[in-house]
Amino acid sequence: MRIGEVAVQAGVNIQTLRYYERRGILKEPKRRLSGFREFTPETVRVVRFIKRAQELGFTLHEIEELLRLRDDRRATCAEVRATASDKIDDIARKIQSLQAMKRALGVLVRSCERDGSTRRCPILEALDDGGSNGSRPPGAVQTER
Amino acid sequence: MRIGEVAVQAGVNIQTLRYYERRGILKEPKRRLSGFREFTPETVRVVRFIKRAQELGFTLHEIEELLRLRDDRRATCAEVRATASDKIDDIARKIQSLQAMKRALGVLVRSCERDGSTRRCPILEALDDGGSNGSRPPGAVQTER
DNA sequence: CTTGACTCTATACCCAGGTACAGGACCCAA
DNA sequence: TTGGGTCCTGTACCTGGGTATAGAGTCAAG
Repeated sequence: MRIGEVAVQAGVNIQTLRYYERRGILKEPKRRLSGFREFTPETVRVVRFIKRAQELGFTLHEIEELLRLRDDRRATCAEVRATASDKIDDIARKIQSLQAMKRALGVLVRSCERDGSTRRCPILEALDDGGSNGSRPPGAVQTER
Repeated sequence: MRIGEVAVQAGVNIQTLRYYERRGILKEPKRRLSGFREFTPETVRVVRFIKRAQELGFTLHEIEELLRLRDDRRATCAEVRATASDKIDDIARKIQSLQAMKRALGVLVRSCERDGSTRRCPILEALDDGGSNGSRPPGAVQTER
């Protein structure tokens, strides 16, 4: 497949594919003698994966790591397992937070159905450490000047 | 509370708080006669919520919408309910995708434990429309020039 | 009543993740 | 053999979400 077809099928634009290649998140495809890139359909799946993962709050860097897991079976298995396990924990935490958020919205909808107004806000309540880490990212704080 | 304390407790820096205010995602706080902002502890919760939601892939714009839900009980209840329901669906899809991803990584780890190598990659497989929308965002495709 | 920590506004800058030309080459059906 | 559609590299630009700096005012402990 040429780049245009990949772009259409994956729902991104051509420059994005070239950008991913430059960043190293897509590996360099074969080239025709003309210089045109020749992709396999696999690329479409990978790109869709990337887009999906981004919607879930993963950065391109993290996604690269995730994708690298599948090829690095040549590398140390223990390492792959460690990385994968970390990601699993990370994902589990995200799921927890989303579930808390979903419950909160559910409460909101239902309270609204019942009496048209509620005294307290379930949205914030559900997210007061609603299953997520609760730790502050280090270095994020900084006294002004 | 003054802005510095809010920043420390919420784990963000001062400029970020002022930035949120400018964007309208935090409502303008009371001011002392000196001009200093005077926040309530509520702000800390809100900011933590924002940070949490961002990690889950929500944009500031979407987060603003979520937060607006809690104050708009003065507005039409039906509208609030509709928006909330949409968000719930959205969140449910995210949870689905994350679960698929988590399963995939679990498979990877286990296959690695068993025999050190597997023939097929569970990562991509789990995400071939693994519970997420599968629809392409409109307007994302574009023929070059 | 000073001095060091804090805050104010305004403006400029930064990084991630793209997106858009420009200028030139390729492809292929008519 | 040509012309409309693709593709190439290179470089510049854009948006979202912050961060940093300058220059000036505020607060309170000593």
